[in-house]
Amino acid sequence: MPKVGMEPLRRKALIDATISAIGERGSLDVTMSEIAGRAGVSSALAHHYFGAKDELLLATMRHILAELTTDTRRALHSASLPRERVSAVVAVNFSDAQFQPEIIAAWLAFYVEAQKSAALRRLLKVYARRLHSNLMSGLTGILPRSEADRVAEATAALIDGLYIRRALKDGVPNAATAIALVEDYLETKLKARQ
Amino acid sequence: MPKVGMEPLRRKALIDATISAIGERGSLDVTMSEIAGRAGVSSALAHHYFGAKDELLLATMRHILAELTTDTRRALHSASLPRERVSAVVAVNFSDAQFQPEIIAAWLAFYVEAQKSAALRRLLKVYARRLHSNLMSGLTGILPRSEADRVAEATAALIDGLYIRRALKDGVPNAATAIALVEDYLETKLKARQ
DNA sequence: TTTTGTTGATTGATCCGTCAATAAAAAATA
DNA sequence: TATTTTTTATTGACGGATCAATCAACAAAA
Repeated sequence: MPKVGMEPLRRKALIDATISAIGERGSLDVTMSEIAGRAGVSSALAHHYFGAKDELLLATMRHILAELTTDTRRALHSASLPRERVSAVVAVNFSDAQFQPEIIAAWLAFYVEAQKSAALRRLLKVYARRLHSNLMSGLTGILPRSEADRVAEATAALIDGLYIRRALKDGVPNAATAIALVEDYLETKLKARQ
Repeated sequence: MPKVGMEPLRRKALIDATISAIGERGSLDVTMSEIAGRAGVSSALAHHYFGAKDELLLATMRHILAELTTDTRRALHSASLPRERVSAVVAVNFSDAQFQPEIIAAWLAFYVEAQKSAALRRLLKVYARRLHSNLMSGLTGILPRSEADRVAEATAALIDGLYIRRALKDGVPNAATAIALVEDYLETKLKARQ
């Protein structure tokens, strides 16, 4: 069976399996065997390609972050007006690709794990900073810097909060409602300004 | 050594030890031995009083929720005006007793665990509903019901989001800043109304 | 023959939950 | 009051299960 050039395929399969396993369990408490099984390989192979379990989890988080980054970049690319840029950033976070039960569960679980893992913590800080600066890229065209800063902070917190409440299957029932809540906040905040 | 009437003391000590252990580890991945050790007893005794680990964790969450409930009740008691009631509810969530690293870490960890445990999920839904209705107890005196509903939803999400960002030690540096953000949202939202 | 892919079996560690044993206090009995 | 018995408090030791990580071995491609 061994065909050459399997490595990238296996890595991808294992990362996808990790996401779906985390999504189903709702936490990082998934075994290497469980993940490997979902990917259709033995647990020994998972270790072969990723070393320790930590590194597979880290690679998985990196993958999720990378997807979010490319999606955001694309969305910002086709938004020129400041106000549009803010909405674009918000929309990406609640897009079909991001606002999925699996991905939401993974985010939440990784937030907790970040308490233990310095590497994961660093990764999540990068995300937080990037989200902030993406929001600012629009907001600074509308508000004075200090106020834009606070609105960006609140918007980011709002997005995180909506993710949590979605994970609990309480509160916001769908993406559209979540977006409406954030947009409503932004709208009142910007109108009050002028 | 055995003195009679130890049960309530041991229960309390074990729950406190659980909170501090979770706070330090940053997750529910704490062993019964670790918890028992912190409480100054053997792990066998922890099992004696609480049965399985799940039940100790559940009792701990119940304890945290109960504290929040009494604090909120007290705060609402001395607030008569609708607007004051809203602020009182917000303030409690960021009070010294609640907005502590240990408690915040516990909340976050329990949110994740709720994905697995139906009992925990039920408990957190009770909290979510209660927070919503407490906010509504003030908001309905200011806004029409449907709009009050949405503001309450957004406020709750904002609070949760600020908790997360605090757990990551990123974003909001302290309680005062967090309160200011929420109050700013409420203020603009209520001013826009009129 | 070297590299790449793959796994079954195993090891070692961790940890939950149980149980028998011990000891002191309280209650019951003589 | 003196004793036995029961209840409450407590632990060390252990069984059993789970799992991460390793390794030797095998197979196919280069």
